[in-house]
Amino acid sequence: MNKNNPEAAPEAVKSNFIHQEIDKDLSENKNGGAVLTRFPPEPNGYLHIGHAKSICLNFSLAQKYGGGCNLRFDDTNPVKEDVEYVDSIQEDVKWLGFTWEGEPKYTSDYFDQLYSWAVKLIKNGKAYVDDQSAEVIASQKGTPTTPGTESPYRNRSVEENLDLFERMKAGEFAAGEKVLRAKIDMASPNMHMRDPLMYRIIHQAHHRTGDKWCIYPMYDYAHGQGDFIEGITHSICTLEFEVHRPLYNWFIDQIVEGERTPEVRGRQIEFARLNLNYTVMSKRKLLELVQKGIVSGWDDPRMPTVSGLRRRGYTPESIRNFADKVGVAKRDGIIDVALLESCIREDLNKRVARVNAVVDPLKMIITNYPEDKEEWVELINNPEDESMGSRQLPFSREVYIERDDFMEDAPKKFFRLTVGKELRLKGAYAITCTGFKKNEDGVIEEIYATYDPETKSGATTVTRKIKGVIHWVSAKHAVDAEVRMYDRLYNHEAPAAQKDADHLDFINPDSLTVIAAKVEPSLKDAKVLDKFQFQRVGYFCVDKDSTSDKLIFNRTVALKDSWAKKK
RNA sequence: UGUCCCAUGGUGUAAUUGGCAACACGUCUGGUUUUGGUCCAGAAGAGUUUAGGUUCGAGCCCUAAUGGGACAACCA
Repeated sequence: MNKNNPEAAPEAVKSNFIHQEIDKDLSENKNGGAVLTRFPPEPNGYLHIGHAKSICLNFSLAQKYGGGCNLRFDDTNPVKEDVEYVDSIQEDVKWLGFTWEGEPKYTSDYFDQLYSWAVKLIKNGKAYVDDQSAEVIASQKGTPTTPGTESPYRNRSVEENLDLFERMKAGEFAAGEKVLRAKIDMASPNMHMRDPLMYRIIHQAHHRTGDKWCIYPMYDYAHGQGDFIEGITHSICTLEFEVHRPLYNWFIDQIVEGERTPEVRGRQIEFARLNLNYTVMSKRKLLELVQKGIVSGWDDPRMPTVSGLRRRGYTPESIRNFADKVGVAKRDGIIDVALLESCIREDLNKRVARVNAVVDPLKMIITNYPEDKEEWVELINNPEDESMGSRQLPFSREVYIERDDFMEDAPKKFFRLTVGKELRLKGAYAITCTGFKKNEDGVIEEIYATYDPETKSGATTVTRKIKGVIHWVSAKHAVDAEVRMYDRLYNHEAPAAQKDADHLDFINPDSLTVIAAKVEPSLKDAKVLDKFQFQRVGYFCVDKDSTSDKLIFNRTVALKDSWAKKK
């Protein structure tokens, strides 16, 4: 039994091109047949559904090949990083159901090793200290179509470079005064090979190494080496790093130069990142939503973050299933959020209890039901799962029904209530609508009905077919609840991909609607994150803002509604 | 006037590695149902961007074109 993904184990994980690459490596007996992957977030933000895809990929690769997956924080830039993020990332990965190998790793753990390898490069004439400003260095880079020019400091002596680099480390220089660069090829058609920076000076405390360092390695000089140190065999990353691959290999070539052949030498493989329509996925834009107060925080239920989805009511299983269904390829496309929604519906359908909750209450008075009578009726908790049993619900003369379950002028295909029509209050009696009352504004205030005592659910002797069934909640016993109805955050399919517009131009003003609902009394003791199907309405879960005095539910996703389409 | 990557129904991914293009989501029928949900049965929808080539045979291999994307942070 693999420790990852313990329960659900879709052994038939869809095959993808990475499997084929790994199969090939294995058939050539590379790395002694080992497979070790890693998930390497920078702790500078919260994880989102795109990271979840990568997490599922890396861990499922480890599972498939009997290997492992490390969690490594790529913490090479103290100005952007924070422990708040390392904590949330660990929480999210665990919540998704995965267990990384050993302790979490940190690139900062390798700073000493990285430094000594840098010294090796200098000694081998493969790195030099450059005194030029960022602007000058940038201008010398050339463009993708024109070669760059060499820095005047490129041919400093090894001794001078060694001395300068040590003094950089000792803190003798201000930020920006000096950098360490790899000496490769300023005319390379690949911009990343034009003497890339290895180290820059940053006088800022690091969340783990404190003030020990004032020089920090760049991504390109740190990532592959981190992989090398950990023995990562397959370094899976997204497409934009494709052009970094030659550099990834070059640096490892330099550090193994003159050493004995390493047992494990990993390789970078790139896949297309996840894109979802009607949402943005970049940390920068997500941060913008948070900072501008467009959402309530990183875990706002409208956010595509793992914490947002969790709060919204998504389950780890549904997200893993989603990650499996979107597949892995090198073509970048846009996934329809409908797929994500179908995954959570599929999961919740079979596991959560049905309850009666009226989201837009309209009072109905059953005029022939005795004023002070109440009785209990029984309802099945989940028709998909008999073992979930049933529960008792109070019934009385006045009940709330859904406002849109009544129509004054109903079309022929309307299966719900209109004057003169009979239907069933689910689990209780058949009722017939006898009339309604409007206020001065023409808004229906309450409706009237009579019930047929012979039609009580379970005990009925009546055999006539009653087409419509609606949910309800006894007015006297109803519990008030705030319900937060969520819609897509953006009203444009690709909010981040518009030339002349900012993603904020496409914010859906109606992405959150707060309503006052009437829910059945059994819900009074619901705990945060408890999940339900509000019968005929959708899937809901208790929000973290909920208290015993004030119940708050989030709508995770609506039920499919083929009636809404017909209208 | 560069280098690299990509191209299969509406969307996403497959195709036993050169052998009748499949699955999921979505859409549409019909049935079941005390949820217009679920479930069940079925349907429509691509001949694989284009042009050449290799081959008995090409979605798959080769060449080119076209279209899309990545690359010029002291970010990752």
